[in-house]
Amino acid sequence: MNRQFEKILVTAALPYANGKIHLGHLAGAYLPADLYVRYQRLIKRDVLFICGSDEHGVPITITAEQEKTTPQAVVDRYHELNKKAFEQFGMSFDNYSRTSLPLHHETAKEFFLKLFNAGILKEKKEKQLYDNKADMFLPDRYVEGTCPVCSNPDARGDQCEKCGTFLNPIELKNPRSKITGETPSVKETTHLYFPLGDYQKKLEEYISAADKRDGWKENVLQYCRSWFKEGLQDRAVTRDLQWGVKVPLSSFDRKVLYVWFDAVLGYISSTKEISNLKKKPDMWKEYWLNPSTKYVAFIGKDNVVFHCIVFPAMLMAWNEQGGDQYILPENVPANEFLNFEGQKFSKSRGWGIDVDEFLAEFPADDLRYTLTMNLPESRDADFYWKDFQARVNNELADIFGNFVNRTVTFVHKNFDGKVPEQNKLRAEDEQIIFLAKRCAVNAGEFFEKYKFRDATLEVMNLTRAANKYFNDNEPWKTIKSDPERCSTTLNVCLHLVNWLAILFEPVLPFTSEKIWKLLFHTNVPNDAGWVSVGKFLLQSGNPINQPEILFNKIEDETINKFISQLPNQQNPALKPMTFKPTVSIEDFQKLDFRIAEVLQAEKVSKSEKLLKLKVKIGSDERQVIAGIALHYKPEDLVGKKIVVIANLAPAKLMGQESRGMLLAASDEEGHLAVLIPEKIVLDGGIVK
RNA sequence: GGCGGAGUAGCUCAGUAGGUUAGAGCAACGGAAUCAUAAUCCGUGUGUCGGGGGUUCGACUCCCUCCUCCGCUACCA
Repeated sequence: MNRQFEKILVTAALPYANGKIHLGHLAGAYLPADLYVRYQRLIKRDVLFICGSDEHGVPITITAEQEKTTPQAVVDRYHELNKKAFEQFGMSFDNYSRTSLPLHHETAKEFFLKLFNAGILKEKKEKQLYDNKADMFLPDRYVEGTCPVCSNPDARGDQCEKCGTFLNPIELKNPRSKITGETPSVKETTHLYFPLGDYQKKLEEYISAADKRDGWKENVLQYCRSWFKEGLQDRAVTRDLQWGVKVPLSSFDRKVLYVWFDAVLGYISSTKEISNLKKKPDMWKEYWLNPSTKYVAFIGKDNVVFHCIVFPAMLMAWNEQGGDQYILPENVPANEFLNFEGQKFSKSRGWGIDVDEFLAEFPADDLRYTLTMNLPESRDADFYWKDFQARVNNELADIFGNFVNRTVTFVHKNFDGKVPEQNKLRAEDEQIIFLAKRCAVNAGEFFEKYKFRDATLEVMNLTRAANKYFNDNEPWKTIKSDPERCSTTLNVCLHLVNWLAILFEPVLPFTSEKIWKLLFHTNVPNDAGWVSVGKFLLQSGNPINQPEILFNKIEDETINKFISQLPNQQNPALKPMTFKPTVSIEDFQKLDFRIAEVLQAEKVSKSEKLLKLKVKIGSDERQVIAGIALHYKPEDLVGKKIVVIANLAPAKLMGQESRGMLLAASDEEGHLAVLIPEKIVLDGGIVK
């Protein structure tokens, strides 16, 4: 069933260097990966933990343009910020690389060339519109023009909304770029495609076999099934862009590898980098090319298709050519998403909190524990400030912190700060020792199965049992009545502290170190390892340090401050405003805005958002389709005076003709407010 | 509208080869203790397992249907 692997290779999704990481990222991929790796190190497995920044792709170039800087400057900034945030959070990567390094470019090119030379990649020629001013090929939706079928002047590049015809952007008459407004020219471009469909059967077999061996998560299998059900399609490997890994073919200059292709290879180049840094240039092969290495890829659910389907298919394609044989992920334990106070993290709405901001206020272990106990392992979960406070105060501080504190304080008050003698063990002593050993076994099994919440709960329950042991043995009484017994009790308690430091190390590495220093005057808990749980490592008579408070409680005031800072109507999140390109007054005057009275309104059948309105504009009556059904009931609008664009080209929506468009304001969350004149005006009136 | 996911205790969540009285943590209530960051430990749940129907000796678990929520998508303001 569970093969015995010599080595373990762990990767965590490469964060995109176009923004800061937030708590959702941690809960989705990074924390679980770190927990797994730290546990594996404690049981002395040979494990290598790889990550790095994903630094290519269009969004980064757009950020660079907006900030009037270069893509390199953008990725430099976020690479450093995220690397630092990860360190502060206690991520124990063996290497944190970046895909803009030459080493990565070489690796990606090598991979690409192998597939290309083997004839795996399919070449497809296509004509695309090219924006000379922006110096780029335009994606379908970035083009507008006149529909060749119905002459609608505002047809989109992919489809005319008036007549419903599916279009190729080059068929448009009078096309214009949505980016610069310029008239694009037609250029032929050639792209290479990876034939994912050819690998579908092998991929299904691979996933099914790996699932049988290592037990894949149900949600991950679900995502894969739905992809297989739809059938895998060819996927473009190349792209017309400047920023990225240049395609190493003379006929493909000015093109780069599509970011999905190069990003996953970043794991390999990051491993190569650490090999070079360690002066063991072939070390990476002991992991990637070694069939007795277990490869586990930690990701968030948005990445399932890349790690369960695309990346394995790429590796299969490589392996088919003979030579070096790469291993495939043995498991891809993707988590669902962590929401924040009941809503999705959203940068644009200012909803959520970034890791660096959080850690400026609270210790990393507080956050690690709270997130671990609330990981979205099988479905979306939520981060609540109140829950965070409760977990830190009631569990970390009261149960764990207090146990350490009461034990160490007692030893200092009654045993001169030296490890008390262990005398004859009684049944109750053996019992708690047994519980500790069993806890190590149970928690260990949970770690192996990627069930980190259960593993940590197990350890917290042992901590409860430790408190009970202290209570039941009443050392504050036996110190007078039976000092020998008291000595044994405290000896056991100190060892419990020691074992808890080991058991909690994956979750609370910083605290674990503090405890180790307290007991042994060094700070390397890993040396003892998981097997030391249940063993008596403390020498009687050895001095221990004075206790320090391990977990400070979080006051209501502190938490309320953060809660009140959440964006809302009174407290909107400000983000830099960006506007569309300037237009002339003549352009504006082409638009004919009019006051209209709503005579009738009804829902468009089979549509969620559309309302069919009959409106009166002076002597004119017409039908207008408006996408406001989620926010207005038909009866709310009847009789209201609204603003419409009267000379907009007619369009057909869900089979209904719409002549004109009503004006409504919307906010970031998509709430709509129909514009209504502030004073009574006659319908037909001009709006300017 | 289409596809997918979810709906279990006041809160956050576990719970699939269908099987004994449906679980954990927190909160709440009662009690014990006083070494400790007033911290600890023990005890306490009449939960329509979203509603309804079906299969079965037996359904939280399988099938059908309906309701609600979330995501993607379509329609787009």
